[in-house]
Amino acid sequence: MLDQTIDLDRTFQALADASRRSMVERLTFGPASVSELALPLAMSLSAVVQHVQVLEACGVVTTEKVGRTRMCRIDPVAITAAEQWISDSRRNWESRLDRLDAVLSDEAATTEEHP
Amino acid sequence: MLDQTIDLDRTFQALADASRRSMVERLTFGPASVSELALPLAMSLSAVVQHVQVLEACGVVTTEKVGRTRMCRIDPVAITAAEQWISDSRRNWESRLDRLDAVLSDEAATTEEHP
DNA sequence: ACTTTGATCAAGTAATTACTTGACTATTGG
DNA sequence: CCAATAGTCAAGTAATTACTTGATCAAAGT
Repeated sequence: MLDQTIDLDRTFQALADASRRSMVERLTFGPASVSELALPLAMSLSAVVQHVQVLEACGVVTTEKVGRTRMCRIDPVAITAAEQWISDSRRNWESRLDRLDAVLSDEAATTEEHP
Repeated sequence: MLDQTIDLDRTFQALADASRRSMVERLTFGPASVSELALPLAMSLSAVVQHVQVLEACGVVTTEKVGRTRMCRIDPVAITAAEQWISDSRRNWESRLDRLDAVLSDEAATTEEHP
């Protein structure tokens, strides 16, 4: 539970940056090297490496060094946990709104019975 | 697109904090005042107000002042956008993995034909 | 009227984040 | 071998974050 909380912190934090999200989007189409990820971004390679490290630290991507290049690919686990947290929350609030709807239409029906 | 990017930044950033996520979880069960949200948290009311402001700034919650209390409730829009971004990404990487599977089983079949 | 209660505002601070530059190391292609 | 490529490391910096305390204020309860 503690670790999971920390990982959600780190995962949402990782996704809270447009550059990192663009890297994730790129990686959904297949593995890429760090410099391939850097291509569309207006920042130093060093900065991109640091972003990759953030994504790796929270488990959103894994990397592997092949020769002098570091290949990056998506790891679904962490990002799925984040998605889960949101959809669990949604389930709660939607069921609550459903109950609220039920109460309201019930009241409406009762009111119609005694206008 | 620009605004949406900024909002995703802010929304993920807002969710990247365990205290704020606990407030959101609480709010999925129904509206609550700022001090109700503060109850389980070991921090000053002032800090809680600031967290509420963060959640409000990204659109995850809306608030309304009633007398001297401020009632907070969830607004599904922003949080749904975040969920969407993740599920869109997932769709890409899953369809890619499906294609990869197809290629691999095709190769296996071909190899079996010529062992 | 007077005191709580619930919230707000301003200012300050320690820690973290998102970069930068510059020096350096390993791989690879000619 | 040597030069270009791909990445790594260390250090520095400006901006942001997550709080704190203390003063203030308005709405309620007694």
